[in-house]
Amino acid sequence: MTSTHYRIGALAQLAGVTVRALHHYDQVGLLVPSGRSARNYRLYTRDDLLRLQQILLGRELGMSLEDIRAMLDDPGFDHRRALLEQRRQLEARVEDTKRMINAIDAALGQLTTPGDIDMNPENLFDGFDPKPFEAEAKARWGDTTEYAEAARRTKRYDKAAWQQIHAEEAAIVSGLAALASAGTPPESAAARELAERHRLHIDRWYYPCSHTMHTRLAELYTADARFAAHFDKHGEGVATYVVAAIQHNAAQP
Amino acid sequence: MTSTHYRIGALAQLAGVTVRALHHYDQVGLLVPSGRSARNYRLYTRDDLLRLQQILLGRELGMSLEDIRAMLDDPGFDHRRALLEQRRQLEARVEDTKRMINAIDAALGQLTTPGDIDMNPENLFDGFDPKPFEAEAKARWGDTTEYAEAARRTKRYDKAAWQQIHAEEAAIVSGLAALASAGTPPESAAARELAERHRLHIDRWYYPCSHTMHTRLAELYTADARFAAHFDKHGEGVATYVVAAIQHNAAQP
DNA sequence: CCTTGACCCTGACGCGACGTCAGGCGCTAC
DNA sequence: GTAGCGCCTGACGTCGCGTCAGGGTCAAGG
Repeated sequence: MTSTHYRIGALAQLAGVTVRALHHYDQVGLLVPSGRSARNYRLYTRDDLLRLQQILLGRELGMSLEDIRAMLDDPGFDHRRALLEQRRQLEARVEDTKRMINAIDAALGQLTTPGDIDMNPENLFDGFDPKPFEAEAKARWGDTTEYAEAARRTKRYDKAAWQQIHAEEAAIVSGLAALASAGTPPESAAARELAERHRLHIDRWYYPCSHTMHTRLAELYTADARFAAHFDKHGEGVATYVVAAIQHNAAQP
Repeated sequence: MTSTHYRIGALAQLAGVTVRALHHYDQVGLLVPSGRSARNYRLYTRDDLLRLQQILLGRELGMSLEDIRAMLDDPGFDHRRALLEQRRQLEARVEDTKRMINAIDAALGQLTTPGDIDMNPENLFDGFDPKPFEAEAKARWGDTTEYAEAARRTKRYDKAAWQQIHAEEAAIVSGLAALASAGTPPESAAARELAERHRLHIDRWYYPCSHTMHTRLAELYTADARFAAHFDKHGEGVATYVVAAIQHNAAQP
């Protein structure tokens, strides 16, 4: 039970961050390693790894390091309020994005009929401007609700859909398992293709999943025995194979 | 007489950027105003407006100012095509953001479990005056807007529905509590079955909840003392038992 | 035995895209 | 006459690191 400590290089490689970033997190008190070796090397425990993963997820979601630190260190932290705040920001982002699309349409109109007298230059920047209290506030609220409802409907799957989702995932993983048992290397095109399908699967059914996010997920797999068990149902060593394939796929766009 | 020239403050307000940002764009040669007034004020034309819109769009889509400059100054630059491409990307972003909202709602829905009466005004006992609760809720949620969002999210269920939901959840948890006090290990088939019922409960009443999502929620439970309190109402150590059962259930279908 | 290289340490400066003063100018309003 | 607005030009601060520089320990190789 001695080797539960990671040195900084190992942790960096494991988590896909640079050593410098870990230095930085130490420096600002965001991730202070649990111990130091006789040679004054930083020693990270498994708990440190978990905290690092939370930090990286926070970063992935666009939080500042200070916010992440506040979140992780505050014992009375209210998850609901934090989540609700994030949700509010995301809804605002949807609205802003839609208005930006309208702004693009305005610009396109301007391009086709350059001398358009009725052209209101404000239209060009709608959505960029974080406009505060507008008379349209209520209209926007109604709009928001409508879209949220629409999103809900499309997102609530029935049992049949879930069956299909699970079957789809199983098909991808068993494909990878077949490659593994055939001795095909995880960096092969075939394995990477399946890893990509896995990513798109998550992206479609769960949440937007970039390559970066996908490797984060793969890191979680390696850190958590439960995932290993899940994948190894398809054969021994399939979990590590899947993770490797994901990483190679992410590295090679 | 239409003033074809904008001074820097007017343009900044129009576009929702700071004067300093426009200074910066001028300084790096990204957006050099077409003219200067007698007082040496920067004067921006309509063409400058369109270029600024392109800059803001590029920045919104994650490009560096240098990349934007290269794009706009490329002699083969097709404004119309660029706009259409940006439009496509923004539409994709709307979809991504909506899915993120759904993911957050899934977590929120789970966090909104019974015991939090003040979160669900509809759930108050008959004859209970909701006003003092409203005050408390607003105090807890801070902003009225946030409160409205929370209310809207849970609004689709009436009192009877909430009663049933809460009763269902209580039954599952008390079943797990019974197993815990009987010394049945959380990896037992019985515990896993109840964990699975818990997952389906969330899936039915809140949001689609995969095994993966379920374990994420379990991780949230461990991080929030409030949940420990909620589950431990059914007995000491029930919270950790529930989390363990969920994890074992997720690992073993 | 000495060198090389892998890995680690602590500063310290660099960068991108601005934010935030500071100090100054020309004009208008009271 | 002076207060204030809008503008100007520097110039330094911020965040999340990247990128050296200078130095230490240790194992392997010549």
